[in-house]
Amino acid sequence: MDKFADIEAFTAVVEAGTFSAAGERLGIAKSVVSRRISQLEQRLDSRLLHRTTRRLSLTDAGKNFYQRAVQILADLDDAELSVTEETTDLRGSLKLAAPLSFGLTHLSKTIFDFLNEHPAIELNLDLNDRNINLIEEGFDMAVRIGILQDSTLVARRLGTMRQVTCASPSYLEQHGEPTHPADLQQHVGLQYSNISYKNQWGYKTPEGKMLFAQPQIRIRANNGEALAAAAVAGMGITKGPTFILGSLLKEGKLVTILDEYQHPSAGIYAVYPPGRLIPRRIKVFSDYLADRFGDHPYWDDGLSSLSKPA
Amino acid sequence: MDKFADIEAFTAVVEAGTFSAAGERLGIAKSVVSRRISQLEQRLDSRLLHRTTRRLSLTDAGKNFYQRAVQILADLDDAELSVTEETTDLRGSLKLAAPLSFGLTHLSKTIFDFLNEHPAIELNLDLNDRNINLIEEGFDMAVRIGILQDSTLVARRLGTMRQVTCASPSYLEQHGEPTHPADLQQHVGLQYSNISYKNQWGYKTPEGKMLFAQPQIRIRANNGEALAAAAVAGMGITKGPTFILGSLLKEGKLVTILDEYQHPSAGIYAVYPPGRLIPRRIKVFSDYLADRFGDHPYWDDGLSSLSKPA
DNA sequence: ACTATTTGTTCTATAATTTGCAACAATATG
DNA sequence: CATATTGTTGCAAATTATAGAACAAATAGT
Repeated sequence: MDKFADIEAFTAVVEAGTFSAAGERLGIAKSVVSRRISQLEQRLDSRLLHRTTRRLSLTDAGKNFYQRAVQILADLDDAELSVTEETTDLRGSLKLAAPLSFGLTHLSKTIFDFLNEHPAIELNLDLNDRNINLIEEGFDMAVRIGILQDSTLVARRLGTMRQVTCASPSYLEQHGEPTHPADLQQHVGLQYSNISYKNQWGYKTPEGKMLFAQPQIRIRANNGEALAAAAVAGMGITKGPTFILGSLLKEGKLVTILDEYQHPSAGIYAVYPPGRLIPRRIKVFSDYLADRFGDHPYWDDGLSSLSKPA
Repeated sequence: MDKFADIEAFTAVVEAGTFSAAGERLGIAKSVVSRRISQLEQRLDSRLLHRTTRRLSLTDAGKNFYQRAVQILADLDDAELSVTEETTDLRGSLKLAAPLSFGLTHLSKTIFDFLNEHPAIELNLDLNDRNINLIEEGFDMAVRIGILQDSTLVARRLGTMRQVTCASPSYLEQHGEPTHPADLQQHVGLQYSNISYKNQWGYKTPEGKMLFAQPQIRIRANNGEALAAAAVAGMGITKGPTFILGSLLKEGKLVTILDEYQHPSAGIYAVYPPGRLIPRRIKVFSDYLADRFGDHPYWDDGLSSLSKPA
């Protein structure tokens, strides 16, 4: 039983005029409003509201209590605000690890915007594709993309990374366009080497069946931009994230294939060291990233051929 | 999540100096204290307490919040107190129904004491042995003695009514003393006529077996005092409540028999109309009765031969 | 005057949250 | 160096809160 919740219900009823309206205002059921008022009256051993003729009116005790209650709730808001305002001017260091490709492009742009809005933040950005130990290496936070391993790290989802399969128009003119994932076996694949599973490209049929294609891998790289450049150069077919390939698609340098097959998507996550309160500047920053990215990130805008996530 | 509980935990920690001491002070586990503090810090997005080197100290934010929190909690106490104090001077009417015998003796004495302590209460006392309809007849409360029927009435137990079987010394000298309930068949019984079950006097053996005696009823009355007077006059044996017979036993005018057999006891109850908040003056009054009566009421004091309740 | 709608209350099944104990690492004390 | 106490956290159990439904009562609309 929360005294403040009861009081808040009471003042909301007085201000709204009815239990029903107070419930809507507070986002709770009117039965909960009724119960909280009754609890308050029981604890005070006094009737605060007359509920006669389908109208409410305050008793004398209710008038007395209402005036005091309003002040108490205002004081509580002030107390909370005064504490959180103490830290609105974010300051301090932000030691962040992120994947290279994502970090160099979308993340860094977003970080720079953030730093412009918070001049007292000092950034220490480590772009690498390793699964670093946050605690041992003293990071405040890392951005991870993919399917998270079970770990003690605290994770917060920032957005969705979608994938496409694509090649340059010239490659497709020269080698033909695969229309089924099995066709990829006869094509050159450009493989991202930092992915732990073997070079099988997973797809889901419109009927929901999982398929695995095995293109002939001629180029492996641990850098998505490098693979994208290879694809633009007509070196083969690549399957990769829209946050790298999206702009090239929009520019017509690459075109998507196998659009009717679902490409499994993955999450973009912030991960934090466990067991401790997340500092406000870290929390504000990850909120900022989540707002900027989300499940429909801006780099996916305009990609009408985007396959649905698995 | 209970804001009030969190803030209360925080101020307790500051005042007690440790989480453990605060837990003891609040009557909760230290793990609950720890969790509530963490919740508060999470909601305020700010560390309030340093927990370093096994000592606590307030952060600047914590100092700020503590001062405000203490004031808020004090204001809340004042607000609640000001409402309950408005009704400490009890006033208004008290319409009460009660059984005749109990009402004329113990209850009325207690009521008079109560009225002396609360001069603004006006009593409307209806002593009768009917099972009246509280709602229809506009009673605030009734006192009922016995085994309550299932009903919509709200009941509150005030105490225990114990029974004894007794007769005058002169009766026993003249007719002999029954030593087993079956012996009552050869004796004159004085029967209370307001009891719904037939004139069978129930007893429980020390082994827990239930027995029913059927004395020869020569006098029936719906008034316990009348039956007591008849017993004192040597007219027969009576089985009745100690709140009537206790004083006569202590004065030696009556003596108990069949003490080793358990006499079923019953409750003394306050009953209220259902479905509404019990007015404070009614609640204070029934508290007063419960304090005065209880499971070992004063009229049972000094009755060493009192049989144990069934 | 009758019907429909909305009110506040209360019961109940379900969901959510809280709680306390135990285990643990860390630190202070004897 | 051993012991005691601290605050934290996981987890099973207990407790509480919640929302929806049903109801009686009152108001508004026809």
